[in-house]
Amino acid sequence: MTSRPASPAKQGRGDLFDPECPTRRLLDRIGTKWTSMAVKVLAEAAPHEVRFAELRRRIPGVSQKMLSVTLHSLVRDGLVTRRVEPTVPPRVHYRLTDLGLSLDVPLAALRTWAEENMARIDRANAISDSEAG
Amino acid sequence: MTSRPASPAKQGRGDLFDPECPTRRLLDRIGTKWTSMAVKVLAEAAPHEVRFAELRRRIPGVSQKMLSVTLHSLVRDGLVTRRVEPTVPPRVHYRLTDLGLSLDVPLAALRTWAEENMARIDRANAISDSEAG
DNA sequence: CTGTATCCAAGTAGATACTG
DNA sequence: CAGTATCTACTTGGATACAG
Repeated sequence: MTSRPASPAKQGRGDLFDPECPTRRLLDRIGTKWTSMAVKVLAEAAPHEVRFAELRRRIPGVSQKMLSVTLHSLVRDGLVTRRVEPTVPPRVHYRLTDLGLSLDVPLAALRTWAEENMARIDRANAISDSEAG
Repeated sequence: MTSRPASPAKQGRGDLFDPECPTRRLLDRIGTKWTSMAVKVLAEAAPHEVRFAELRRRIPGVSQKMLSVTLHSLVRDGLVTRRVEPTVPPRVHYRLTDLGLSLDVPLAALRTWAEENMARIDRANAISDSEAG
């Protein structure tokens, strides 16, 4: 998702028949490391804008580069707006678009499921690991 | 997600404070290339089982190796059951667990959103690309 | 039929240094 | 402050060959 060179349809081989299912393509976007966090933070702040530095603070562990790359991808996808205050130094504000907000609905459902059930997945893994020794 | 060696908490650096948000960890799983397709096919078949070869047919483009890896990850996570018929050659049947079925609910919402809105994301990308030249 | 093992190409993200 | 460039390590996944 982060790289421009990669065209919408991958170069695999049997690409002729594959319309690249929309879900897969969506997951290629929100599945990248920091995207879901960024959307979550922006959704919680909506309808207010959030500055780059503030986003960085609210997403523990994200690097300057990856936050920048992540946000610009979201902007390109029309999920986020970017507004630059032409001051020195500049201040850049981000906000979810209506499309971005609508995406946050199913994403929030996924977050809820994750919070309620990841512990079960962890337990299942622990059991498998102990069984396989 | 597919590799065992990687421990739950990455080796980044600031891993001490980070409880690895459940959503991120869930997306690490369902975000891999074939997982969402496999869950979808299994959910559509539920409560019936689906054989390995049948799954392979219904997931265009998946390789033997990746389908195997994907399914075994889902089994380890407790989202799918695996039943082997001890015949020669063996037949292996897969089915979503209750946990897997419950995951398919928010996932189906995401699929619906993707089907309804990916075209807008594509348009936004087209506009950005033409603007940036 | 259903895997597993190996090897390899491509993608993803981190550290670091530098710019307007 | 916000962002870009480079360089590198790690991860993902595909091709192929082989096994129970």
